[in-house]
Amino acid sequence: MYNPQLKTFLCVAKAGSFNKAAEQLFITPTAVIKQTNLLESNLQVQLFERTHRGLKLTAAGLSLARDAKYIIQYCRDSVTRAQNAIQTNSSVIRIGISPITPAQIMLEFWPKIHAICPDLKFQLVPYVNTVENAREILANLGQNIDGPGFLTILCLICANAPVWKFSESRCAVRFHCTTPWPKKTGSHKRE
Amino acid sequence: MYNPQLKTFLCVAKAGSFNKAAEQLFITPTAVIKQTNLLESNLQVQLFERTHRGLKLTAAGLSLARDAKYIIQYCRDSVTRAQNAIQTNSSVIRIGISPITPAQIMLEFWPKIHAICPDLKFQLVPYVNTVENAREILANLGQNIDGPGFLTILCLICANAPVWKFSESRCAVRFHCTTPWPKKTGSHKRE
DNA sequence: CTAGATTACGAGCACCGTAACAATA
DNA sequence: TATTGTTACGGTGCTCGTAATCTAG
Repeated sequence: MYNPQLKTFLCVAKAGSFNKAAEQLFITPTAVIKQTNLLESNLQVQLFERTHRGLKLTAAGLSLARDAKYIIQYCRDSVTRAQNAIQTNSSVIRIGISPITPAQIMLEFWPKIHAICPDLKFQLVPYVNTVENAREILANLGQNIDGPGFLTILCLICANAPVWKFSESRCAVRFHCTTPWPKKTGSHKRE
Repeated sequence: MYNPQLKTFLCVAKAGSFNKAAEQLFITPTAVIKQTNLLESNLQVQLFERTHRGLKLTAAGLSLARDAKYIIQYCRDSVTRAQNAIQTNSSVIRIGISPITPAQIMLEFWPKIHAICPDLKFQLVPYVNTVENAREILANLGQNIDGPGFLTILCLICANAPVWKFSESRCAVRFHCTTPWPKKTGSHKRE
């Protein structure tokens, strides 16, 4: 998905040396240097200050390093989202997981949920979930994931309902059911 | 920066045909098909439903198309940010521009600003500025840009001060000066 | 002398294009 | 028949690795 030069660049930036980065990447220092030089010439920007005793990121390199991390993670998650998109419209709840919304508590509640609805299946979709892009995630809810981990769980337990779409409207949070409930246990307002 | 297969994929998705996309990309249909097949096999996902009368995006393809647009734009902006990062710490105000915060109003106020401070220079840094990632932009303010277009202008006009860093703190917005004022016109609290 | 960066040269492979074929309206 | 998708084959160009060179501590 993403340019492999980016990963090499990040590794070099972290290692502070072409040789050390090459060792970690299981390629030769020659390849690392060439990739870095090519990236710099393509971008027309100097990313490192070279010395015979290692490297130092320039301001441009620092800027790109920040962006590269985000890009790589976003690309990886995009692949997972695409792979999981196939199973839409089935009795599958797609739960967004991230360091902030871990899947750990899933395990605790899983037996209870399974007892209520044995046919129900879950999909864990990794997500870049930070405070900054939380609103973006909520805005796109229902497209790639049905809800961040803990919210989905809470919704399942409290409302005894399957899948809900969260949509932010001013200060309030409204709930909309988006997928059919395998076992109908009550009546819910749907859209 | 990004995998060229992504751009090809987007073009195919938009054109709805390998042949039409090939025409627009100035390459042969063979190359387009091979790139698409390679992307699908790498991602292990079927992106198109092939017919002899054109193509149709699958759910996975639709998901990837959304993400690919964002990735490509983000990659392009990352390059510009890296190129502009060199000029940090000078008397340059980096103004983030986007469809939401256009540079148009710049032109109106420029004569007044120039009269106050002729040495001051501006840099227009493109940004993916949507409602969803607005908080991310504000959180990273001062790293790549000093402020979204109109906010920077307002700050310049109203406070008669050069560059300010906006930081969101709960409901209030605080201001911090980040770069030196070429002509000192008053005393400001600095950090 | 050691550690790291850099360059020259050769080999392997990925990608593209040409050509031919298949299938549908 | 025209349009589109698909496959086989051959060539070009990119990228990697080996080896040698350069430089500072």
